[in-house]
Amino acid sequence: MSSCIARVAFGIPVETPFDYSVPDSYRSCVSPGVRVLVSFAGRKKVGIVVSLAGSSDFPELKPLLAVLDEDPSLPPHALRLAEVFALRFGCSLGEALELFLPGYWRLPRKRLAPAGALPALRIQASRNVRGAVELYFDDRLRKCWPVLLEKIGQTLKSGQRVLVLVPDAGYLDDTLGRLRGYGLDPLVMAGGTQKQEAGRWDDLCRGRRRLAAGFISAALTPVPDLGLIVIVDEESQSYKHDQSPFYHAREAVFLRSRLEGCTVAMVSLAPSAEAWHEASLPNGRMIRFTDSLAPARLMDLGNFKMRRGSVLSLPLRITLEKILQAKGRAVLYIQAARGTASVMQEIKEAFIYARVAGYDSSSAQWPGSADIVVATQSLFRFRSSLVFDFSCVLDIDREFHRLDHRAAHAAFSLIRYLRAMTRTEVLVQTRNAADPTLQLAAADDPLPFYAGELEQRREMGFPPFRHIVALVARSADAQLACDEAKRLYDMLLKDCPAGLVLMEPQPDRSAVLRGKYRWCVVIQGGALKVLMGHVRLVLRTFRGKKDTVVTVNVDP
DNA sequence: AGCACGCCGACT
DNA sequence: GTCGGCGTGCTC
Repeated sequence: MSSCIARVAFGIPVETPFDYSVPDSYRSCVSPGVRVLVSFAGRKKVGIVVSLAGSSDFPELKPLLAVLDEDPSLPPHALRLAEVFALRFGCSLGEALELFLPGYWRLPRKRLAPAGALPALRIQASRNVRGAVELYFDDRLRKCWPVLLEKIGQTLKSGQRVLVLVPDAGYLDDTLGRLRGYGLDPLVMAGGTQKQEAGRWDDLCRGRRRLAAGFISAALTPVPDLGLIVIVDEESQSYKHDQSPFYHAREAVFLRSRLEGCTVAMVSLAPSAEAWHEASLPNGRMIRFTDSLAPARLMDLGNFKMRRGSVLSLPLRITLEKILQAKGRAVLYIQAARGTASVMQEIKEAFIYARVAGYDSSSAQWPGSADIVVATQSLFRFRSSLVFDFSCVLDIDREFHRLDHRAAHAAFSLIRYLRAMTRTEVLVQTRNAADPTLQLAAADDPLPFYAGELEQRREMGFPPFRHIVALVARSADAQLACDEAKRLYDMLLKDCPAGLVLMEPQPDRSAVLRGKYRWCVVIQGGALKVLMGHVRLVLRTFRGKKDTVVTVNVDP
């Protein structure tokens, strides 16, 4: 008589699942994807069954304490997907599996199957057919919608399900309005309690609803028979999870398309190089919608004598005078790190009769009555609704001070965003007006930017061609964070497989955050399996000293 | 991750 | 003598 053993994964950074014996009374209801309650390291813990086995290498097994699901919370394809996610995003299988569960079901709550007749849970087995990846490159993000809505409608008509992802609340209403205007009734995967959130997941996963719209986490809803995922504003940073596991909704959706065969439709007015590249592969397609964008004028600050710390060049002053005379509205873009206060002060002194206001991440609402608004990145919350008569990037050069491989795209997209939100002209103040990225961002044809950017990425070994992994050591002690990063670096260097490139420890982009000092070790390589294999091997033996924690971020 | 165990220095 | 910080290893 063979014993029955459940292999259980937990949301902890430990690779291998743990074996538990299955009491006879549970045999009929334990299957992969089912949540179970077990005793783990002397405490009760919720885990997910990943497989069943007849024997175990461990002599003494603890029994499952309870089976929490009458029906598996996760469909079989979620397990396959989690394996791929774990490798792609540098986390354990259990951590990846937890991503597919709403928070409510991560706690030991008993989940009963719906009363009465069970709705047939026809979970489409992985078709293992790479789905199409389409890029809707639309200068103003409006012409593409009729085509997209048509596509969504047809997918639903064919009986398949559709997810629509938006980066933030600013875009949700706009998108919901478009879907409803087309006669669709999307399930809104945002807000409410954890219990309500779980209810929505159920509605979607059990087929009670077929169309849903939500944020980054909605990209991981284990919907059966998924036909289409739409990602609005694909290049938005909001699609990158801001804590471990650092998954990216766009990349997650690429993997889903490969495993589940669903189509991915990305919508953007300044696509990421990653999206562009994916759309140019054999299964990809680019659909271009040209629209009128305000012209951008590069203005070389080197040609003007300006007071130290001043942002107001003569051409800017003259243009603002004109805009104010015509009762127009202007926005002045500034890097958040610089702060709006000193800039506002200078503008107020220069234009004493104008209503000058600031807008940044701490502002409650947009200063609608102001003539001139000094604003940070946060202004793009309103990119689908606000229009200015004139806008100016006060200091674009700061966008390039970032060391990462996305700096050029950041500057390029910033200018294109403002061009889409402006009526007359975008003025770009720079000390490097000859910079090719700026020239291309100001040009009418955006295509050459992508050709050049991808060429550079390929040469430098950056994504999407090769992966990079950032290992960040953080500690309350500055010296310790640095020392630990160095120690990690030395360990990675030892027995480093050929083809991997290791970079010396450097302070992380956000060097100090919430009282923690951060040092970063970057490792670059071609095949993700080789790269992650080495990283995992080293991390298995590396222990951060004291309160030092190391996190893995693939393609940060 | 979270926790117990065991080592060493500090202090009633 | 024992209290507590910190490194180490384990969890089925």
